[in-house]
Amino acid sequence: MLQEKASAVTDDRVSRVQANAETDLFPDQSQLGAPTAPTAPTSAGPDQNIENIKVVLHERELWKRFHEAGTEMIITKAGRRMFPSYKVKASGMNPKTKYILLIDVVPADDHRYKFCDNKWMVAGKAEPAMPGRLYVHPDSPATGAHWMRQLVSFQKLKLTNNHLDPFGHIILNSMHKYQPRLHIVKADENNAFGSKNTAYCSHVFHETAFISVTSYQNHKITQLKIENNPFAKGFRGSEEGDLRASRLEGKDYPVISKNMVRQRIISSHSHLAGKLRAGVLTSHAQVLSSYPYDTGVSLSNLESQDSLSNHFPQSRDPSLVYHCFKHRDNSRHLELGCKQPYLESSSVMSEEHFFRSAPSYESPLLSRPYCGEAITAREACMYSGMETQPGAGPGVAEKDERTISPSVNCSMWATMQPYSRYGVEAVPYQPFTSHPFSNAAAVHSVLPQPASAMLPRPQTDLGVYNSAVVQRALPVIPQSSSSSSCSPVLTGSSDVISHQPLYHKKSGSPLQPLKEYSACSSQRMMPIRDSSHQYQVGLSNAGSHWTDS
DNA sequence: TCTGGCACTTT
DNA sequence: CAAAGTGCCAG
Repeated sequence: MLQEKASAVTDDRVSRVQANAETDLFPDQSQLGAPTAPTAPTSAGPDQNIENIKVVLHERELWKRFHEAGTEMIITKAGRRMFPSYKVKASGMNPKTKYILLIDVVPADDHRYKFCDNKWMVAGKAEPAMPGRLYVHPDSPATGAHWMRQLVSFQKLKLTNNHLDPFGHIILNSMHKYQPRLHIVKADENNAFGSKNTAYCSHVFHETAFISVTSYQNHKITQLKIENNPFAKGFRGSEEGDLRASRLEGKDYPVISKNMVRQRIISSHSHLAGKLRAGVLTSHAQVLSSYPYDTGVSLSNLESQDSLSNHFPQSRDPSLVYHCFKHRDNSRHLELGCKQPYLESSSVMSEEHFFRSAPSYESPLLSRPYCGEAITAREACMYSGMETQPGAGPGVAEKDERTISPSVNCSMWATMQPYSRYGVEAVPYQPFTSHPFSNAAAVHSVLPQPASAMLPRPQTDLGVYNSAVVQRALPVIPQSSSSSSCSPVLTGSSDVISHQPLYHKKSGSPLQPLKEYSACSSQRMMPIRDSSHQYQVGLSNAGSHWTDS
């Protein structure tokens, strides 16, 4: 509430999407400019196009502070909110058109991390991605006027490490790096979610990337959380004298807060230990690269880069691919919310398509998810769906790449493979064999039913769904700080679908997906909720793999 | 590493 | 007042 400074913000990064469509497929470029706005205001036309929607990250400065220190987000079995909260200011929407806003959190790369020597270091390959779930903003679907009227907050979104989470929270693996992505799906009558032409655009703010943890590793992050999160006020020392701490200890005199002390101790200790162990020390130099830099496009990146570098070693590759899809499916209508679950699944599945362009970008999301209920209820919903893959790549490579990206703007995800650059495509993407249906099923699940019935859903109601739906590709994240992509709708989809490649592949799990899906579907009938099961599977994705090494 | 309970705070 | 979000800490 208070915060907002939005106005000011604006300039920063706005991500805009560009094109849509079909045409685009490719061109990443077009998008490039995006992040910053300056560039292109392309068209003027009516802006109704989804590609003209601009989104500004709220409290970007705070996010940057965290990012520079190496953002960590706690994940718990019960689900933990993110802090800073993901809030955005949107503009450029058609006031009368209905849109669905949702967030998904995709692997930023395919590494597992460890915090050593007071730094984040790669500690192996990432575990298979979990089923991707989507968090649909509780107000969805709503008109452009509604979304633009005030800040759009995703503060109720929760992250969990419980792969069988029944509440619809976004499931993540601990000690892995992730990138939240915002997707805006046009949900008009003419373009209901389920329709083939569903158009959507995706926005990625790199400063919102984080490493999931079960307990904070970097005390700088702990302090930033305590200092800025109202709920952690109890741990704030009163500046000069930390009254609070003293109070806790039953002392009357001020003392430094416990956590501070503890952290200091730990950190110094770790440092030493680390050095000894490593022998090395490197300063930051180690890494560096990390994030990609984008071309100049985003500026933000720049910043990020550094920060990342320090804290997050790798990043993904630039190669990025983007995809655009379209999806169709979905079940829900907007209006209803889901009422129907129907799914057309089949259809649904099919719909997704996406393309990737080479250079380009992928698109994200997708589709499907929905929860009607949620909508209705207005709660948030989570869906699973996709999976994403890890993409990323190789951290290393990146460095160079920095340049990359221009494309960026578009959404990103996608794949990243580590190697991407190089042959990336090949690998990463494999077509999915699975078929769409699976998705469909998923979709179904999503539907309403789920309801709650089964699950307990504490919080919200949401439905969760997994769907594999989304298939998206992996995430890759582009470099720029913010990037946006649009999908146009596509047509033809079917084919596309197949492509989906995604991630799956390789690794071990390729198959699963399919199975899983089926499972999902079945489930759907039932109580959905459990999505949990589904989830896992579904995703397959795994992606990872890359060879990386 | 991860978990559950705790004290504290905001809502 | 109750519910819920936080980091801390012992296990």
